[in-house]
Amino acid sequence: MKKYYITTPIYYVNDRPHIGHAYTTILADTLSRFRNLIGDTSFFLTGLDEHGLKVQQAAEKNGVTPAVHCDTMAPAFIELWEKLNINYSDFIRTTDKRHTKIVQNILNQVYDNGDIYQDEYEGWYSISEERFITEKEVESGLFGEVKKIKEKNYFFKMSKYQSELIEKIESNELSIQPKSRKNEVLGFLKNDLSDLCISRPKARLEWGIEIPFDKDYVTYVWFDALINYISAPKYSEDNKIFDLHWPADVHLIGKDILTTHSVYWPTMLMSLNLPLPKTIFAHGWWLTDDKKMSKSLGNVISPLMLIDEFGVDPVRYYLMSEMVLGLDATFSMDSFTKKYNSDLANDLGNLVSRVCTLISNNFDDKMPSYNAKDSELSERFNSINIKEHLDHFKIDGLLHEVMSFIRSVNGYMEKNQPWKLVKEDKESAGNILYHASEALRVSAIMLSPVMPEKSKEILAALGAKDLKLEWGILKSGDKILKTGPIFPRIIQ
RNA sequence: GGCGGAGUAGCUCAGUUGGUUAGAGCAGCGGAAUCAUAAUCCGAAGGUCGGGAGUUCAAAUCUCUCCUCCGCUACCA
Repeated sequence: MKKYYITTPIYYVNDRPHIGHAYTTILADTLSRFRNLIGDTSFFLTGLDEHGLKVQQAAEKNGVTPAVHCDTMAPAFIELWEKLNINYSDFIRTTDKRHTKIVQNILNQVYDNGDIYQDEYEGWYSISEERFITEKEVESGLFGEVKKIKEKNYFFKMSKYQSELIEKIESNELSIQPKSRKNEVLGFLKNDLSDLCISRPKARLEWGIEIPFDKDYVTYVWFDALINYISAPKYSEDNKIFDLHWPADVHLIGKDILTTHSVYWPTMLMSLNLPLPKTIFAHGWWLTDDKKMSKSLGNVISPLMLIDEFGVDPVRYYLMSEMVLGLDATFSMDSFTKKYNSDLANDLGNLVSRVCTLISNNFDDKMPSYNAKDSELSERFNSINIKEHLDHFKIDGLLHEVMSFIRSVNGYMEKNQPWKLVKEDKESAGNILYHASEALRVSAIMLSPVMPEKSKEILAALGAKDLKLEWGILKSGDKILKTGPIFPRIIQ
């Protein structure tokens, strides 16, 4: 069995969860379930990033301590993941003791390696923003009271690893996808890399992990957060578990945090002398088509709002099949409805109904037997290469192929007309219905990573108990379970 | 300004190393069927592949140039 370690970013709790968080997490969940489906053992990590200035500020605004703020935000994420049927293997919070301890271990280790040094930084500091700003920002005059501050801080020797990093990215030892993102990072790395300031004086920021060798400082939030990918599998605490998981097969990220993941994180790992993640995949954004939406509904709708009305699975299906690779996609009620009706209601749902009804009416609710194990459908099914699509992160392509297979089953029905054939040659009609049912069974299984619950309903309707992705598994004579429409049409 | 990506049918997108009449889904049009969620199936139509120039027997695919959109990055006397 092959291990597959997949992560989402840990989400920053200064804001409530939104479609961006949900999309990444559904994508990770889908990939994870697909990996399990093809025989890998997936370990899927997600969690929360809870330190740093913005969390401290958000807490102050609400009049609570940062710890309380985090504890009230965490359930919002966890509940959404439950609602979205996210099957994560571990959920880490950067305030977990298991995490903070390891971050401190690592700081000590990097410090002992000589990759951390103290230096004095002098720059313009905005009182209202509570951060250093650039010369240009000072000139803009938009940052209120500014003063020049001289501050001692700890720096990580990121620059030391620049050329090694470039080499690893170019050789795809660290694969950054899609390719445009790889180019972007390499472009960024053409300029000299500076060292990374990884501390904040407690005098201006308390909410963080204390630097173990200087109690006047806390750890910069990104340095802290990125470590979650190895603290969850117990780096420096349990070698056996750690070696089983690391390196990660893929870090799934949004395109906004490309640099932190493709530059900061790999150099940190190099300093620890650890292998780099195999792949960093940056996906695009969901844009909303405001014009259309404000016209028809008077407000902007998020795909998340559709869940209560249409169920989680159709929304998951829509999100997974409509976004291409690493590109942005536009969400609209109209495109959702079209996708739902044509793919799920008309092609798939209706096919389940027609097959089940024919079996019910002509074969006494029992799965007919076949007189030939193979058919054009089995051949077509065998040509679908799930792993190939997964390896290239082409979930949309895979779903299109499965849908195309399902459409071909409708064609198969039309060509063979079992509803007529049954009157002359019941055995042959049974054979046709068996193959159509088997096609639906494997289709439901192939769709199960995207639509776990709806797939179960389809399998139940067919009376399928065995979930093997092979042809000819349905047992003749087993009872089918005819139900109402699994995907009722959306009437506009 | 530099680097990178995108511009293909009304819409969303495929088009591998240049090679037969440029593909799919959806929408639209015409027909068939009536087992099924007024679902399905078949057929035709629809594109000067952003504009222009070039290389080649042959270019959506390579080169140059221009236009539009997006991303990253830098910045100015």
